[in-house]
Amino acid sequence: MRMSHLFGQTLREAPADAEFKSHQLLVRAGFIRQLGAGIFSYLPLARRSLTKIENIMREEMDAIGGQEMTMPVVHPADIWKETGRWYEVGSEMGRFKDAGGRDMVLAMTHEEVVTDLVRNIIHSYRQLPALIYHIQTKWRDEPRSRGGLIRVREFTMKDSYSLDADWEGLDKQYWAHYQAYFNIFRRCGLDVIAVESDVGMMGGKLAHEFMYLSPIGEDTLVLCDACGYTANRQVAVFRKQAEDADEAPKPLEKVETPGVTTIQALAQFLNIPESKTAKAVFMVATITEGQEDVEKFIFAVVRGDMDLNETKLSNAVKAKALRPAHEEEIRAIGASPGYGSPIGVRREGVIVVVDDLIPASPNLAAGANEDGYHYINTNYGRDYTADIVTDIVAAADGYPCSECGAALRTERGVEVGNIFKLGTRYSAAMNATFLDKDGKQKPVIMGSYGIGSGRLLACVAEEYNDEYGLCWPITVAPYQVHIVALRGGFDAAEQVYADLQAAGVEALYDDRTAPSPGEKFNDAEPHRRSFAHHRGRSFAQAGRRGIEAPHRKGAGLDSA
RNA sequence: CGGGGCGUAGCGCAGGCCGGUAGCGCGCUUGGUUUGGGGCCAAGAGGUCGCCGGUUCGAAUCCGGCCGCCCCGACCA
Repeated sequence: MRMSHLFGQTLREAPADAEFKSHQLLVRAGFIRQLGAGIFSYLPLARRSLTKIENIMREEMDAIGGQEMTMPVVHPADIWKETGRWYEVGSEMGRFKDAGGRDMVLAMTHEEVVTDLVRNIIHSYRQLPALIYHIQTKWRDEPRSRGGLIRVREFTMKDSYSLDADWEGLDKQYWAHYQAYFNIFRRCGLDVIAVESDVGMMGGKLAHEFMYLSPIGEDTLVLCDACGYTANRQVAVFRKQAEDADEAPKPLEKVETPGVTTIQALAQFLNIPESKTAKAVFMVATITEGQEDVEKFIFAVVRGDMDLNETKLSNAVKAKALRPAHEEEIRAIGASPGYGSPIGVRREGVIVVVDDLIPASPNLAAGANEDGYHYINTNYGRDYTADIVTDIVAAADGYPCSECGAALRTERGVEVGNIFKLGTRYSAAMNATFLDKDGKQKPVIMGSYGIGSGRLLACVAEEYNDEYGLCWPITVAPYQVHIVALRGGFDAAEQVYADLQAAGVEALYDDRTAPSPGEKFNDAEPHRRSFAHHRGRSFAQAGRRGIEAPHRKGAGLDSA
C-alpha cells in the first residue's frame, strides 16, 4: 500500500476525551474514528489488523471442528419472547418495530437464532455433535460505554455454538474451546488468564471468562497464588472462619447508641471488632413471577467486616434487577437506615437473605430498627430466621482461599472472551430436540463461546505500546514491513517495494514526497509496523548499510 | 438513571463575566526553500460558534428548553 493513498490520517494530538492509551494511539495512528457514543468506524489499518485477528480465530475454530456461517443482525422479537429474554433483558437490548408494526431485536448475541436453526435442521443424534460459529456485529446498549474500543455498544464478535447429544459431548467441546481460546490470545500476543465467572444473562451452568490483566479493567479478579484458584469477584468464594464459634449465646440486650450509624462507629462505640457485628443491607430486587415483574424488598445480612456481593445476592433471589433501597422503602418495612435489624421487621413482600457465616457467629451486635438503638448478642435462629441462608459476601484481598487457605489477591482485568455451558436452557425453551439412540426426543445440549475482536485489538494496543506509539505483534500488525522513502532513495525504495510485493510480503510504502524525514518517521511510529526499512541517500551511497530494521517490543519476526 | 464537565475550522484550544469585524497552534492548499526525527518564508482555503426559542437596535457571549459527547457512580457481561 502506498501511503500517499492510504485512507486515514495520523494526528499529532489525541482527542481530548480519549482516556486509555489504546484509545489515544488507535485514533492518533489513524486506525479508528468515533461516530457516536460507543460507535466506531474502523479505517483501513484497523480493518487489516481485525482481519488478521479474525483469521486467527477462524483457524482455531476450524481446528476444533467449527463451521463458519453468518446469522442475521436483525431478529424478529418472537424468538426472544420464546426464550423469555425479551422480558428478562432490560434497556440493554436494542428494540424497534418494522414497517408492519412487528417487534424486532438488534442482535446482542445469537443463541435464539442458533436454536431456531437447530430445531429446523437437527433431527437425529447422528447429526451431533456439531460446532458452528460466525463473526458478526452485535448491539448492546451499554448505559455507559467508555474507553475507546474496550467498551463499546456496537461491536464485532466471534461467537460459536456447540451442539451435543449428551453432557460428555458438551464437556468435550467446552474444554476444546478453553484451549482454543488460549491459542487465539497467545497468537495475538496477549497474555490472559481464565477465571470462573457468573453466567449472567446467558443463564448457563458453568462459565469461564478470559481476562487480560490490566489496571484499566473493569472487572475485579480474585486470585490465589498458592493453588491457582481464579475467579471473577462476582462469583469468587473463600473459606469462611467464624469468630468465637463455640461461644455460648448471651441474652439479647438493647443498648442506646446515639448517632452511631456505621459499622465502624458501632464497633468503636461498643469496643468490639467489626467481625462481632452484623450489617444490614437493603436492596430492592425485580423478580419475574410468571409473565409479571414484581419488586421485592431484600433484607440482606452480612458480617459487619465484610461486603455484600450483589451478584451472589441477585442470583440467590433470582433477580432480574437489583438496586439499593430508598429510605422510604426501608422505613416502610419497619426498619431504620443505620440501625437496621432482621429482628422485628415486616416479612410480607420482604425476602430476608442471611450470609451463611452469620448462623455460625454467636452474639453479634446489630441494629434495633429504632433510631439511636442497637441490639447486642443477636443470635441467628434464636432471635430471627431468614428466608434464604447462603453465601452472599464478596471475596477481598487477604481472605483465605477456599481451596488451600492461602491469602487471596485481587487484580483488575478486561474480559476479552468467555465460554458458557448453556445446557438445555434454549433448546428446551424453543423445543429444539433430536431423536436419540434410545428413540426418545431430547433437547440439544448447547454451549456458547465468544470473543470480541475489537476489544481484543484494543487490549493488544494497550499492551504493546511505548513512548513513540503502537508496536504491534507481527501477527496483528496491519503490514509486516514499513518502507520509508527519503530523498535520494526513492528509486531504491520503489524497487524494494516491488520486490516485497512480488514476494508476497505485506508492505506499507511511504512514497510521499512532501513530508520531511522527521515527519515520515514520526508518522511511522504510531502506526508502528514491526519493522521500518528506510531508503535514502545513504542507502544509495552505501548499499545495504542504508537499511535499518529497528526491532522493538512486539516484533516477532527474524530479521531478513 | 443520579452527580459533574464540555460543545467555537479536520485535531488541540482561546474569546464568553463586561453583547458590537470570528481568533491562535497544528493539520490542509499553492509557491519557494529545506531534507535522517513533525524545519523555514510567503500567500490561501476552511466556521449555520451543537439545535430551537427568548431578551436586545445588535447574541458565540445573557436567559429558557432540547440534543450530543466525556468523566464519576448506579447498571450490564
